[in-house]
Amino acid sequence: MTERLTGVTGRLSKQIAQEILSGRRSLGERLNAKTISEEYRVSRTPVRNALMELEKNSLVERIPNKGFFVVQSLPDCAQGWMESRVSTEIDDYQLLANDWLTDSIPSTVTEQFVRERYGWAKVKAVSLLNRATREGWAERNPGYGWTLLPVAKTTESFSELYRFRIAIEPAALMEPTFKLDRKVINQQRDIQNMILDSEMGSIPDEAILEYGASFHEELIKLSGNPYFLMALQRVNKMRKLMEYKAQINRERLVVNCSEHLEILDMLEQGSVVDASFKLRQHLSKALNRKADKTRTWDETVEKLG
Amino acid sequence: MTERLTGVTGRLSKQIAQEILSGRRSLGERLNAKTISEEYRVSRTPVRNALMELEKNSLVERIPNKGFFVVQSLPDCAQGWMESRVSTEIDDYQLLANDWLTDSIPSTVTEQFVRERYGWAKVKAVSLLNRATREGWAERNPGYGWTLLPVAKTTESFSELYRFRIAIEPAALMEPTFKLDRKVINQQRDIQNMILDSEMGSIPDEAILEYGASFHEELIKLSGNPYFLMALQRVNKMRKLMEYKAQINRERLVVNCSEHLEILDMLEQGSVVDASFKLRQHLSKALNRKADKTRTWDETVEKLG
DNA sequence: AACTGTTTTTATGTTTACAGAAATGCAATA
DNA sequence: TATTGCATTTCTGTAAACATAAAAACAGTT
Repeated sequence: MTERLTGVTGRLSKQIAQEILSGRRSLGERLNAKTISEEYRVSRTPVRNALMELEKNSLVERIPNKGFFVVQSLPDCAQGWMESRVSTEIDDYQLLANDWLTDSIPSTVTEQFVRERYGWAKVKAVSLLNRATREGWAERNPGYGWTLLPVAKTTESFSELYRFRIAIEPAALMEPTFKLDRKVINQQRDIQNMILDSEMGSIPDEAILEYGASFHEELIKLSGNPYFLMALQRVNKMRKLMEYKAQINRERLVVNCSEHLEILDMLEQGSVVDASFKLRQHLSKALNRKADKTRTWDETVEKLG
Repeated sequence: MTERLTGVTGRLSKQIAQEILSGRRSLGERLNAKTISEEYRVSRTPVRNALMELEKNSLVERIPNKGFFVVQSLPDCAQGWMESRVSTEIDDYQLLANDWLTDSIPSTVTEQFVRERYGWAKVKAVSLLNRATREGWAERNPGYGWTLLPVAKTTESFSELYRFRIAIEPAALMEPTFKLDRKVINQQRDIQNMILDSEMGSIPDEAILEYGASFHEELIKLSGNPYFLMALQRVNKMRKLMEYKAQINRERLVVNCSEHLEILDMLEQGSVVDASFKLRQHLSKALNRKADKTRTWDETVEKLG
């Protein structure tokens, strides 16, 4: 199979496939190339290539001079094909991050070292180390080499991160530039309800994490202050790194979503102060559960290392 | 003159020169290569090269098999030479940042565009755009090109940044992991007193900004929570960008330093809560002066554009 | 023993060329 | 007229080779 795993085309084919499989694109629906290209802020070329790729896998069909359409009935293998595709694609960044989190590489590395270890080209090594720097767990040494920071792997780190969130998230809601956007509120409410209504375990762990992160990011966006958002996005990236292998507590999930819904209600009723307070409580709870959670995480690390 | 402006050697020669000219290294003092190399976390090679460079400019002298020493009397031209050197060295990053702040380049640029405009090699263009991304004012587009964010140039941006600082800095002092370090307190007190004692205008604007930033960063370090520090460092980078051309209010400087000293005293006496409150007040004042300040800044931009 | 001076090794920055991907323009079609 | 399909242009990723810089090892000096 000639799959493109990197670049815009590869990402698009994966995303569109997910949209189809999750039902966000209905069966038989027309797929307008220009619309999609604008949605993803790219040109039509990679969109068309992605669709042609999906055609090979019988997710879409093509009618000459009319364009692409979602197939009338999904092939049986589709879901499995998608999953295998996602799971095999542990990308290079995760490779490096995992090795660091499991102490498989030393805390100071040279560009050369990672190139040899992973067989990466020069530019690739540099750009991945740069990404790690952007996301806060690496930094360049004055001369040669890079230092990998213990920030995302210690037990304390988890609670430190949550304490930081407690400082910024409730404060963001109290910003003078705060502006309620009912569309955002409703959208988030729908998501939370969807999670509550779903079968236990039907939503993959990664998606749960993603929904959680986006809930908090959308909320902080309402503050109208980009610095709060940027700070949260950054720590969320580190959080994803930390929680990558951690198990999600499915029982907590119900309480979690309910609290999210409560906060949304308060905001909609204009009780911003209450919402801010509730948000603080909500985050504090997660912090207090930390002890158990990080123990599990430590065991996970132990197991892997 | 064969000057190295980039790389470790170049940075070192500049920094050591400043240390000598500012009196932090006394006349005739011995310059131990190994000690210096450890101080700057590099090997002896660039240190020796930097010192050999300074020898050419008569700031240090070399005695065979005994090493380098600060000269007994500084040459008259030294101060001027240093200044000219600093001012001519507007580095490439500043070039790009300035052009963006003065609207000399569009908000979406391609790598190619900046390469041609500044005559940069491919790698250089990429790494500078990456740096801009790290520092929060640029981001990669999904396909080709980069988007430059208006975050560091609007009038609102200034107050948004300060409101963010008000949210995190006082909170950091209240962290349970907060730990007083008298060495840091004393060091900062010395710096603030030094500024107060100095002749009006004897310290360059950039140094003033730098001292201010380091005061707040050292304080937030005491919290023991790296996430607070990382967030502050990041916004400080953007602040430096914004205030790069802004005039420093020399009269405010005295009040500013006094407030810094007050906060240090409170901390030393163990009144962390008071210090936290005072810090909030201190930042709020700066925020309220914003109106005047940003007007000046707007005029500056106008003038340059 | 600790430092300087020198040599050797290793790592990184820079340039170039080329292949491949994305953007763009244009003709054909519904 | 908006959209598709295709050709063309533009931009970017990758690899290799080389020059240069930093680190490390070693010999000589105080």
